[in-house]
Amino acid sequence: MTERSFLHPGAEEIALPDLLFALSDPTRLAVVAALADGAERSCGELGGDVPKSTMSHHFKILREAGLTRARPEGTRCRLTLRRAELERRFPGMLDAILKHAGK
Amino acid sequence: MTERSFLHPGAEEIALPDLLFALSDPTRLAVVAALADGAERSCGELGGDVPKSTMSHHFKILREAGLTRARPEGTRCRLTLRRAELERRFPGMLDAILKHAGK
DNA sequence: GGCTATGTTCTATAGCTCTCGAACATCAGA
DNA sequence: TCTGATGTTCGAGAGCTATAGAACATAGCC
Repeated sequence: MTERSFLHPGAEEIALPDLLFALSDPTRLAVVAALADGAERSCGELGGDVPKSTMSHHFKILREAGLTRARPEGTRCRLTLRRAELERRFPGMLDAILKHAGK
Repeated sequence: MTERSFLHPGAEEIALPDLLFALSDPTRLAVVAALADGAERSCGELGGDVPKSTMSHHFKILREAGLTRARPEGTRCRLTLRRAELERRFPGMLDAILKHAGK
């Protein structure tokens, strides 16, 4: 991690179009679906066989859209879904979408 | 209308990433929100001050994503939201999103 | 200090998206 | 049939996005 902490938008700054755009990519939607159980995961666990630089790009988009929160831990980067905040700002929406992830 | 009828995906072909992408543009999201009451509207009513060719492009994306149904009527083109079909394929999702349109 | 693991950033490239003027197609009405 | 209204399609330009290799940064461990 070159920077100690990542940029995350505040809950009130999260914009619906940005959220939907971030979720409109199958790779990113899969990442969010994998985080849906609330557990914290490292980037490596979420990448599959996609190159790291490509995944890093997707992680950045998810983070800046306000979907995920990134926390550096050693040389790793741990990700969580910002479930509670998203639920407060867009009640019911994330669940309604994730229920259909995979379609 | 140069072609008598437009291409619409069947309900089963509608893909979630395509839906989310179509909704991730503020102009298109506004169109969908305007159609949310179930009423049929012509393209002209939905355009605002955006050039017609630009709107036509957005209408095409909405249509091909499976969100709207286009019906030629005279020289006009009438649009409706494919609410029932979308509700059957992605229960609760569209409402959950439209509830927050504008944010 | 050297080595390895984990990610990020940089750079490049190909392809896509948005926008919009111009030309075209279709229909209704006078 | 001519005209106006309504949209679509075509073409071009600017900007963005996805992908991925290469270089770099950081932390843990020997």
